[in-house]
Amino acid sequence: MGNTQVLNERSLQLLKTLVERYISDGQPVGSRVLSKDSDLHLSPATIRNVMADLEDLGLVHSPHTSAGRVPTVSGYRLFVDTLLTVKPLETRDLNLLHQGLSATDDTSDMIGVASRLLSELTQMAGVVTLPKRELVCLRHIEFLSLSHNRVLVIFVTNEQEVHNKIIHTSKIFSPAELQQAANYLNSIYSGRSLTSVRKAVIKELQEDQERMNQGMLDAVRMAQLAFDQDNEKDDYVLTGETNLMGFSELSDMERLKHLFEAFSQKQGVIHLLDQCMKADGVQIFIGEESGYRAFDHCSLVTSTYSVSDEVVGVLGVIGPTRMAYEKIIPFVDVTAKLLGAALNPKPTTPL
Amino acid sequence: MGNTQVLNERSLQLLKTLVERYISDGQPVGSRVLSKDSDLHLSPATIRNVMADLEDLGLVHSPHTSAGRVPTVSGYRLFVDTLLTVKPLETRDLNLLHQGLSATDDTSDMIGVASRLLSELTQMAGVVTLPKRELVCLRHIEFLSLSHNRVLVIFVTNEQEVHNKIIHTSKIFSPAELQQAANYLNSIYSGRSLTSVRKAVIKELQEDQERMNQGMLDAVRMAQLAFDQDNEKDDYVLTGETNLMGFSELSDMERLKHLFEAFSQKQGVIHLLDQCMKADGVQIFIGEESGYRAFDHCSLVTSTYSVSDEVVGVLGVIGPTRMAYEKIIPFVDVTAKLLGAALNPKPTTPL
DNA sequence: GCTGGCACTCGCGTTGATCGAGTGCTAAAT
DNA sequence: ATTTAGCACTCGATCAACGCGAGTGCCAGC
Repeated sequence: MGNTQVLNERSLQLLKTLVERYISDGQPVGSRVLSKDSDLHLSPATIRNVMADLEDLGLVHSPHTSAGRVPTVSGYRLFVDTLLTVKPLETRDLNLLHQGLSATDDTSDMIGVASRLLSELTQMAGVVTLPKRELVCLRHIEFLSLSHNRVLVIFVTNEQEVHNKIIHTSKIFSPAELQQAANYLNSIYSGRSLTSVRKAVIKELQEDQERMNQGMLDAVRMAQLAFDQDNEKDDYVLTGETNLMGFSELSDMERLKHLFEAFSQKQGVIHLLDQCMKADGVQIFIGEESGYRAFDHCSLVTSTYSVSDEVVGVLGVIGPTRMAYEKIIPFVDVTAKLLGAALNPKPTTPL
Repeated sequence: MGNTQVLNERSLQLLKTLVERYISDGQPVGSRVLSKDSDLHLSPATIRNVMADLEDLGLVHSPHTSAGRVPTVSGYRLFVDTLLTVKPLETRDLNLLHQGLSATDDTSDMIGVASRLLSELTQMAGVVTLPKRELVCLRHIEFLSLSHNRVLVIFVTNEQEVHNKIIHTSKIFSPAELQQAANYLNSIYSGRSLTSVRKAVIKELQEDQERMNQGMLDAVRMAQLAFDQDNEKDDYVLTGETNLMGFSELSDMERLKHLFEAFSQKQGVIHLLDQCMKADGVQIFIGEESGYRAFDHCSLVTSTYSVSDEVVGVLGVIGPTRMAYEKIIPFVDVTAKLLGAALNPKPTTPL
C-alpha cells in the first residue's frame, strides 16, 4: 500500500498551500497551480496522487470531476490546528483598536465599539457578549414604589452601569420604608460583588433571621427578588451582519435568511458563545462543527476576555468558512486582550 | 384625439383590477386576463388601447414588449389614493393584537410586542418608534457621584421607565450635596412633564437666579445638563427584517445589503419616520417616493400613535412595493390605535 | 517513488431553435 | 366614434447541442 505513511511532511505541506490558496482565491485549486505554488518541485501528477490520498482521508474534496480540490471542514481543522502560521497584527489595526477602545470609559459603549471594530477591520460580522454581571460590584441600590405592590428597583454597578427591574412584593411599602430598606442594603452590601451579595442574602434569610428586625428582613427579601439570577439575560452586540451578504458562499437566500433569523432570535447564538466561554482563550468553530445548523456555512473565531484575571465574556468574528484564519485569529485574540484591559477597574473615587 | 377623456371611469376601473391582480399574482398582467378579470365585458383589444393610454400617463409599464403591464409608482399611488377598497381587519388578527398589547404594562415591552405583531401578522418587517419623551412625566431623579467631576444621573419617568446619563459638572460635589440637589429637584419638578421641566429650568436660570441659594442653583444647573434635549436619541424597534428576504423583488443581494445597512445605521430610517410623524394618521411611501435610496424598492405604510390625543410616535410596516395595501393599511391603522390605547396613562398610586 | 502522457469526465458558456404570451396596428363591425 | 377581430411581430423563457478547457485518474516508463 502506498498509504503506509499517509500524512507525511509533504502531504501536510501540500494541504497547507492548498488551503492558503483556496482562502485567497476562493476557487477550487488544481494540481497544476499547487505544483507551482508549493516549493516542493513536484509534478502535477504526483500532486494528484497526494490529493487522492488527502481526499480518502476526508481532508479535501472535489466539487466535481474536473475541478480542483477544496478543503473540507476536517481539512480546515487540521490546517488551523497544526499548519497555520499566524500573521502578526498590522500596526495600523492595532492602533485603531487601541484608539477606539480607549475613547470611552462607558462599558456598554466599549462593547459596541469593540464589536464595530471587529466587523469593520475584518469586513465580517463582529460579536461581543456583554460582560457577565457576576463579577461586577454593587454600587448603590434604590427602591421606588409603583402602583399596587410593585416596586421599581434601580441598582448601579461598576461605577456607572444602571440596571432596573420591577419586583412584586408581598405587602405594600411606603416610600419611607423603601428608603429605609435601600439605606440598609447600601450600608451593608455596597462595594461587594453581585455574586457575593446573592450568597449573603440567601444565608441571612436562612440563618440570621432571628437577629434581624422586620425592616431589615423586608429589605433582604427585596434584595433577593432584585438580584434573582434569572434576570441576568445574557446578551450580545452584533455588528456588520451586512458584511456577510457579500460572500458568495452565503449568497443562497435560504441560508442567509436562516442565519439572520438566528441572529435576531439570539438564544442559539448565545448558547454557542456560552460554550466558547468555557475554555479560556481563542476558540474556533468551522462550518458544521458548531452543531448549530444556521451556522453551517460559517466559521466562528472567538476569544474570551477577562477582567482582573477572571473570564467575563466572549467576543469574536463570524464569517464564511473560507476566511483568512491566519489574520483573524491573532486579531480576535488581541481585541479580546485590549478589551479586557480597557474594562479593567479604574481608580475609583471613594463615595 | 382619443385621449380627450383619458382617465374616465373605465380606465380607472381597469387600473384598479390590474393593480389588484398584480399584487396577488406578482406577474405582469396582460390584456386577456384583464378582460376576464374585470366585469366590464371588453375585448382584449380594447383593453390594450386603454393600457397604451395608461402607459402614456406613466401609470403602468411593460417590462418588455411581450409581457403584460405592471403598475408604476404613480400607478400604485393613484390606486391607494383613490381606487383602494380597504378590507376590514380579520377578527383573528384583531384579537391577537389586543391580547398581545394588553399582556404587559411595561412601555418598552409593549413597543417590542407591537413591532413583533406587525411583522408576524403581515409577514413583512414591522417598525415602531419609541414614544417621544417630551410628554412623559418626571417621577424621580437621583444623582450619584462618579470619579472626577462626573455625575451619574438616574431619572424615572412615567411610573417605571428608568433613564440614565452621565454629566460632567463644573465642580466636584459631595454625595450629601448631590442628595440635597436631588431632593430639591424632586420636590419642585416631580410629576411635571419633561418639556415643562426643561422650560422651567431655563427660565429659572435666566430670571430667578437671585432668589436661589447656591445649592438650588447647582441643582438646577445639573437638571439642565441631565434633561439636555440632545440626549433624546430617537430610536425604533424593528423586527421581522428577515421576512423581507423572501420577496423576489428584494432578492437582489446588492439592494438587500443596502436596505439592511440602512436598518442598522438607523438615522436615515429615523429621518423618514420623523417625516411620517408630521402628519397625523396613516401615511404611505411607495418605492422611490420616500426619497431614501435604500428604500427604493420598498413601500412603507405608517401611522402615528397617540397618547391622550397627542402624537408620540410612529409605527409601520416595511415591505415590497407590491404589498396588499388594502389589508396593510387598516392593519397599521388599528395597531397604532391599539398601541396608543395600551400606552394610555393608567391609574397611578399617589406617592 | 516520481513523472509524462493520454483518455476521459464534467461544468460552463454559447448558439440556435422552438414556444407561447402578449403587443401594436389596421381594417371591419357595431 | 367606439369596439372588436385578425394578424404580424417581438421578446423572454426553455431546452438541446456543442465545444472548450480545466482537471482528473490511471498507466507505463524512468
